[in-house]
Amino acid sequence: MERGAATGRRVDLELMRTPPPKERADAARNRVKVLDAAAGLFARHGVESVSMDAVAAAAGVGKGTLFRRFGDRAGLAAALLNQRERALQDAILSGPAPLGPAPLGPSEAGEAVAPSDRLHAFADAYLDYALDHLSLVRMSETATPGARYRLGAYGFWHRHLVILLDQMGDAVRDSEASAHALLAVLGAEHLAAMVESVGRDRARAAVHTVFDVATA
Amino acid sequence: MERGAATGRRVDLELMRTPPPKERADAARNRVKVLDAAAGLFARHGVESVSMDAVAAAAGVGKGTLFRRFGDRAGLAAALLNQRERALQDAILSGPAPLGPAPLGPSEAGEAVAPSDRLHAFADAYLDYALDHLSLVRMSETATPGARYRLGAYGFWHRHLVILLDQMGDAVRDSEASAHALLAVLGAEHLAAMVESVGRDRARAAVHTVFDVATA
DNA sequence: GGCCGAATAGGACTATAGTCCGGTTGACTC
DNA sequence: GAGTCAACCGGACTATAGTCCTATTCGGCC
Repeated sequence: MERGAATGRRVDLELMRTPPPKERADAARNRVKVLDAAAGLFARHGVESVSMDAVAAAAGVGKGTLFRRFGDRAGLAAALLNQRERALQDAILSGPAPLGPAPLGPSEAGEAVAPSDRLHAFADAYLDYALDHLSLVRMSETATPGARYRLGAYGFWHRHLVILLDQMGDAVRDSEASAHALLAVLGAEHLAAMVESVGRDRARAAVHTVFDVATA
Repeated sequence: MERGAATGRRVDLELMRTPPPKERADAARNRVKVLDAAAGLFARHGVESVSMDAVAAAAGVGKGTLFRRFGDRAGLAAALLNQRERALQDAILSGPAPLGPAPLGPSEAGEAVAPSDRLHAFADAYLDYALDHLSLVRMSETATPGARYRLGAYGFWHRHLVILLDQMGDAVRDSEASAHALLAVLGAEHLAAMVESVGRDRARAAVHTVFDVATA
């Protein structure tokens, strides 16, 4: 049942990613030029000190083009992260356990994976993703107040956690609210501060400690 | 020992609040004008749709004056919150249990208060404070990336939590990192999203669930 | 009560995110 | 291969946070 719901959702995300059907040749060319230029500038000067003007200039396009296609700073960051983020989502939906669901052999139910194990696997995988691209994730989440919670990806992580928490039975009272609380600890802004304060390893451990709430 | 450390810190905060010694009469007059004007505009039009220009104009001062005194948007918000925030800090340092320390009767140790009770009392009191002024707290935390973690107040809350977690013995591995994680759930940005999504009561309950980590 | 150094006031100035609209170009049809 | 129309392009334009420099004002002191 839960898997069905999750798969349905994946189709939704799929549709959201490919708006209508076509893209004009010049638009595609410019999209690539912009993404390449942005990646280069970000790598060379650091994400936060590159202005949108600079990206447009380096890509050889006008500001109108840049903003029309990506919406705003956060959208540009999201586009750059798209590939990695999607890989993580695919691994969750259909990859091997414990991050993904139990393997679906031809026989009905394979080995069951404890939801709490999947919870911790998610925390680990998400931290790998976020810490590797912290500046970009931060840019995508903090460009505008509340941006993080309007991101399509946030909805995905949230639903995944809700499903896992619901599978844990009565240990978790309010899975919806609890999922939000768990995601708070994975916010880029917070991760950045925590890493700066105590380093990656201790930050990671602290995240797992919070994710134990549900297990208790 | 811990109380001694906490008291010493309070003195630090005290000193930070009263920079050198004096304030010129015109400066004091203008500070009041600005705070009044800002409070009025914020109440009438909502915090996020009031520009700093508008505040300066309504207060009848120049932009230079406004920014010189308060630094930036976040500083203005912090100044408006100062009174409430300080009341909460005082209650934590010297108020009645369980939010404050155990009452210090003339006889040595009064009734001991369990650290976990103080932890939950803090969560409640902080939520009362933050939810009552959510827009302002949010403005003080999100004006600039990472602003929240540079705020003096953040350091205060963090130290308070570290002290309580340390008092809980071996249940908590890394009190410093754990305190950061707990505070993540109290971030204004996150609280706003959570309240919008599930309402105040469920948000409050979820915070307490996370604060149980330490108790487990 | 007038003088002098220092802090303050104020508004012109810069930098940057994001909007708008007239002109251009691409894709599809006949 | 020319015509048509929507989508796209680009840069001028707006709004806003924050900076800077000069004239003013304060307040202690003679």
